[in-house]
Amino acid sequence: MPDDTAPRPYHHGDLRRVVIDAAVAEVEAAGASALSLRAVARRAGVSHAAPAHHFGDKTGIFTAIAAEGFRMMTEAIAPRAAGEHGFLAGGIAYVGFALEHPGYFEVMFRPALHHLDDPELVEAREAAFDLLFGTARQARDDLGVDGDPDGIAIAGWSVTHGFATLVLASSMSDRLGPDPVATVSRGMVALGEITRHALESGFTPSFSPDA
Amino acid sequence: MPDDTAPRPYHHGDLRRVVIDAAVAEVEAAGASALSLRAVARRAGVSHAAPAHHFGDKTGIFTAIAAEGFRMMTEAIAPRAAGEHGFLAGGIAYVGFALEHPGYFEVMFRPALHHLDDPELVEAREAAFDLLFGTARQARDDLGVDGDPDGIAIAGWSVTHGFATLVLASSMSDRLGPDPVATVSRGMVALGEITRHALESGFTPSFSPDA
DNA sequence: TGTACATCAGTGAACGCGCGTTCACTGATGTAC
DNA sequence: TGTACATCAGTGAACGCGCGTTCACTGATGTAC
Repeated sequence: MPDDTAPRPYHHGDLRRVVIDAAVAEVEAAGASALSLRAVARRAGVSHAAPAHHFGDKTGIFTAIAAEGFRMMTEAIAPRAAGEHGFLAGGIAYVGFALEHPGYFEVMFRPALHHLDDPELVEAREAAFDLLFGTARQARDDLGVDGDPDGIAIAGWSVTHGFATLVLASSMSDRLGPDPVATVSRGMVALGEITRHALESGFTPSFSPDA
Repeated sequence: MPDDTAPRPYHHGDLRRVVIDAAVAEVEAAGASALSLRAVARRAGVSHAAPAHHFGDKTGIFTAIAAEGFRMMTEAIAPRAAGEHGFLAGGIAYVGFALEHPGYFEVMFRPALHHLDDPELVEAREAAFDLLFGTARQARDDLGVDGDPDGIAIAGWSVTHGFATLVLASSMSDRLGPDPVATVSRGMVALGEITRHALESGFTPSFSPDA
């Protein structure tokens, strides 16, 4: 047990950490848009003005969470993306991160909440994106598969992001079998064949039906 | 021009329609969680108590929006999903609907905002899901492709939902080429091959690295 | 080692604001006769 | 067709509440000498 009996010092010493943790917990409990600085302060056990004092404003807290989230995600994915079937393994790790850290995940992908020019956030985001696009290129080169590597990256990102988002929104909870990751992986193979067949038959993918 | 000069009747006559439209516009402007009944009333040009009077509470409005959204989406997708390459065409129509109606789309996939047992919503949701899973089964049968049709449906749903979500969050705006739908479609083919190769090499898709 | 002082992280009382909800009301509509 | 009345959709004033922000403050820390 930590030293609860020690008198709390006037200077917190770790306010930043405690506020971020409390904010992430609040986001997981009530969603990012419902976050109030006072609720964060209450959960963190500090005065209601402390979070804004330290981070400037709510956007500052979200920006710090997003930057930390992108760093955490890159760290979680990188070792698995380096292995033999790195693109697939990395994609699964992406879903795993999202399900383990839904609060970070939600904040990371709502840029309306961020200071977009924050250098820490920009750097963390770009490192994550470089990992994604680099791994896609690697996978394409390893297999000698045809196609724009960015298209592969975006398709892979879309499927993992969509799956994680839908699971977190419990939108597909009653349709998931006992081993969803394996089921979706096999579904991806079939989906690739269905798409290939359509493209080879002359189907033109487009939003307007007549194109 | 509509008859702005006509005296507004005490009984609105179309309050439901006007409140839903205003609420969707508010969601598109500020996000679902930031929605206030007073802002909706202001935009709709009715008294601030009218929305709650008609719909019971905020959840009632979101539930009505979600039900209407699922009906609209099914109507938009069904005719295109019935054609020859229906699963792919339906997926593209799904993305098109999301980008055209971001307010409906956001509300539809946040079940925390809904009255989950609302019969209209349940029916509209299930009709949309039946269309998705039915079209996936059809595509599999047409092509004689292997695999659990539900896995194909979930993979297809994930990729379209993820793509739409990421585009709406402008997370991939600087990575999209001139024809993103075609690029992603070709990426899907390559992604299927990459996944097939991994599975055939004995790679086991799983969250835990050692499994 | 000891004293004085500047700095600044964090506090807490006070503020004005927009919110959801309540409730007595208004007045249009529809039905009974 | 005309009158009386019940219904109920929508109004608007009033309420209490939690919010973000401000601001004078407290007191721990670090540096100068």
